Amino acid sequence: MPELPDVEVFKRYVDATSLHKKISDIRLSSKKMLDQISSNDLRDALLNHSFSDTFRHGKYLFIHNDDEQWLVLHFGMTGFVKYFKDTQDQPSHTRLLLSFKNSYHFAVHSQRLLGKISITDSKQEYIQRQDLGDDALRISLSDFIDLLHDRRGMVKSTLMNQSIIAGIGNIYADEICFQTGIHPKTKMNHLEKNVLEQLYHDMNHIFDVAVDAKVNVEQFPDSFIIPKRLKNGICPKCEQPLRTIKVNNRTTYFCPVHQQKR
DNA sequence: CTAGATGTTAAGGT
DNA sequence: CACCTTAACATCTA
Repeated sequence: MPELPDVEVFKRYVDATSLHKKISDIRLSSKKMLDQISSNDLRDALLNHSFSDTFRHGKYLFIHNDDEQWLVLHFGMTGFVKYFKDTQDQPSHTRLLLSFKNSYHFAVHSQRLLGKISITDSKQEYIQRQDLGDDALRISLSDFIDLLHDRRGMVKSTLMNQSIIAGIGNIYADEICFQTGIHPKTKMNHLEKNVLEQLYHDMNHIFDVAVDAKVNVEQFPDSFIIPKRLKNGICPKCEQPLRTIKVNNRTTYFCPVHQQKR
């Protein structure tokens, strides 16, 4: 789930549900996800505070505690947040549970414990420490081209490298390569400048569409490959069977007709 | 039972 | 060096 569009949807969800409510209880059921902080640090930063603001960078969500600190959430492959009232609606693998004074709760779920929970005084410093590149939805066209044009790695691997550009994961890397018509194993430095420009515009468009659809795959346009990322998937452009290969150890879907190697 | 799943990252290679 | 690729991580499911 959580690539840039998913985390952006989480951000808007937190904005709509969980701001300006005093936190009256905090339960942490696994310390494994804590990053560089103790459970006391976490409690001190949250208890009797309330969320006042949010910020997303790549796949990371920062939530301001109305003081000097930010709660940092990273979701790994299976994480999400949920705001709810009845205990029966609590997600099965809740790792952090906050209770608000209004008797609603806020859960951070993570089935596989891949992901991070942290506290930072400076989100800029945290972003630097994680070695994250510019956010994929905020980078300019010229910076995008400067950063990518002489990379020797494969297009898909490079797009997924969070230290170059932050936010693109396995699923959306496939969509971007598909929309631009690039074989995912093409070397980035083999792309002409106009193709890099196309890549930039396709990336932005795909993320805008995904966020507008609230990442609900059923609402994605028919021209997208993401809903067809299934066994026996068919190319939405030419209805030929999609192929799968491994890139970066990850399953990669592409159309051998529209995405030729160059 | 094995393989694979949206995440990162340490270690090794070029 | 800077850059690139691979294997490993934790847990659950098909």
